[in-house]
Amino acid sequence: MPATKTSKEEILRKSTHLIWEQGYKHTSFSDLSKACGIQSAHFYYYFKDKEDLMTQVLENSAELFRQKIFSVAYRDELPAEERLAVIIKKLNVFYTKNYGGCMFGNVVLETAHADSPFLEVVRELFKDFIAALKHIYASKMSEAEAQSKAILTIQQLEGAIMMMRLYKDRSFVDNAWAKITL
Amino acid sequence: MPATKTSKEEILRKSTHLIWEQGYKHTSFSDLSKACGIQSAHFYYYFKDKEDLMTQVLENSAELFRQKIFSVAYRDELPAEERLAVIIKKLNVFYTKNYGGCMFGNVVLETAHADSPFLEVVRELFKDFIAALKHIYASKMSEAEAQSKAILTIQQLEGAIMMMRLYKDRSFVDNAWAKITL
DNA sequence: GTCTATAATAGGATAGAC
DNA sequence: GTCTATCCTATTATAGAC
Repeated sequence: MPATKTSKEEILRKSTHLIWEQGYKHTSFSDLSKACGIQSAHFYYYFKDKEDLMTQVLENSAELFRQKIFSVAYRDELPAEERLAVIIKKLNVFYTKNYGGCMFGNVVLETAHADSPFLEVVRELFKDFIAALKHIYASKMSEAEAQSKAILTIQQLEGAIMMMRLYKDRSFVDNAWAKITL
Repeated sequence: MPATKTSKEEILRKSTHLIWEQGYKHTSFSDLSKACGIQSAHFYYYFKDKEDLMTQVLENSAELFRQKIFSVAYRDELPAEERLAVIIKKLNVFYTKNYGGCMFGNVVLETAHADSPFLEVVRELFKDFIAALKHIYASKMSEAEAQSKAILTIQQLEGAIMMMRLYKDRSFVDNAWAKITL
């Protein structure tokens, strides 16, 4: 049994959930402490400051995306169409749930004007996202075309998420995916 | 000659510029007062509160987009290709200048989780943006196809702007436009 | 490892002199 | 119409008891 009432993993999990919903700046320690059931001050036991917490939230989510979603792209025993379909389905769970959108995209638009310490983590995440889609597309077209198509796919998805959030309507994301064919 | 040292128009213009760069929440009255050359308290002479200022910034920019950019779509004496090219060129001035991106998209991702009073203004803006592109596309395809293509174009653009901001590289936007053909 | 208390600051907003 | 002074609140962060 654990020696602690609340584990760091539990705090990170619940914080991640809230930040996906509300964004970084808008989520205060007051919000987080309610969601996690601990005192605001207790965050400083596990994390240096809010920036440190957010960095770990981002790295955690990025690792989850790599292991649970992007990895599907490399299961070469499955047909490319099926791999793409599985990835779309899994992404939609994160992106269209309660209209919170994409935390990675959100943090870019929230902090890109400053020298945000988060951008490097997000760049790595999108690099791996692009590589995964490229690997699938490359079975049907040249490497260069696959690379270009992968980037356009992600841009279309991120734009559709923005429209979904603006109009509170998931069909923007559905229609965007419908246009992405192999 | 004006009776005032600083006009409301001047304050709105400079505030708009800073908010395009930094976003709504991240721009404080302290920032704005420096940029406008007036005391923080003086904003309350012209505006009820920060939300009121932001609403006028958004409405101002939206009106500018309508008059200077979207209107080009309806100059039916020009070929469709040329109208589209002019619109792209004008949009790029706003979107790729100093990597600040699209204020309208930014404010959606910044505030969509709450019941933001700004979303309605942005919805109207994007409605007119879609209508303008649809009008151009409709000269080459059905109304339904033109509507769908207009939405996809805007989503691609907004996604490309996000990538541009993430990697500080305008080629994402250039490449996105290159794929948008009539 | 968790709590209370509290510091320190920043940001939004108001009052009132001139 | 512009300024100084000030208030209020939210938020990040620290100190220290238990």
